[in-house]
Amino acid sequence: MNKKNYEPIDEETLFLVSQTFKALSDPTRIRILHLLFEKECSVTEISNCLELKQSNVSHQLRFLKQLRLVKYRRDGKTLYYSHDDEHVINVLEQMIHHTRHH
Amino acid sequence: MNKKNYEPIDEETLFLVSQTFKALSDPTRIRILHLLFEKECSVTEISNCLELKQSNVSHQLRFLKQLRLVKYRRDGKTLYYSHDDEHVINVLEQMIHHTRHH
DNA sequence: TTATAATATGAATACATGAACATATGAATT
DNA sequence: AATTCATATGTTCATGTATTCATATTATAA
Repeated sequence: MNKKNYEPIDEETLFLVSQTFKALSDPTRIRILHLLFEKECSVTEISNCLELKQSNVSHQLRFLKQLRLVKYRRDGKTLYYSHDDEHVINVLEQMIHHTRHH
Repeated sequence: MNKKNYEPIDEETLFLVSQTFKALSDPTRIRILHLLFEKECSVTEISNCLELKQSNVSHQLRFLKQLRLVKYRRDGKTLYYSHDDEHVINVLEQMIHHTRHH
């Protein structure tokens, strides 16, 4: 029984993994996701809570939604966003915890 | 006993977390780290194995070393690099596995 | 149907980043 | 000391990205 050989990463996986980490590599998106980890929020709530421009929040949410990291439900004029990927949000929270306690 | 309130992330943690994920957000760095997860490698070995320019590998390794994600030992003219952060390398491998099997 | 509130979109811009090339350093060998 | 091998560094360039402003869309209420 030989030692396991090196298995290169296929292109598609490589792209998806890099995209996912890219989503987590921006301070603004981290703050948004960390907030959504705690509770569901409307766009306005996120803007106010994190002191970000509404259009900025909207752009970032589109990015995160495209990667299926967040989802939303509508209530009248208001869209309530929440996280939509348990694995990724846990990776983020683990990293925050790991970084804080070092 | 009240519900836990939202705890914002301090600036330093935010920066470190974003930097760490940024290291993982580039296909070239992912390939290098994934290779180093398997085995210790010299710069030339990495270049050949992944078909990357030596200077490119060197630049990426500097980036990773600055974040203490890799370390090296010298043997003559050769520098052997290996990963240096169990938590981060595991997060990467988990993400690759998670992405592949979905 | 006009007004308003909530959110999304498009364009512009300033800045960051990855890759390549050329060259420099540094260690071993002759 | 000169040569060679392994790696690092500086610079340039093209591309990518985050943010902002202005405006559009959409849903509700008056």
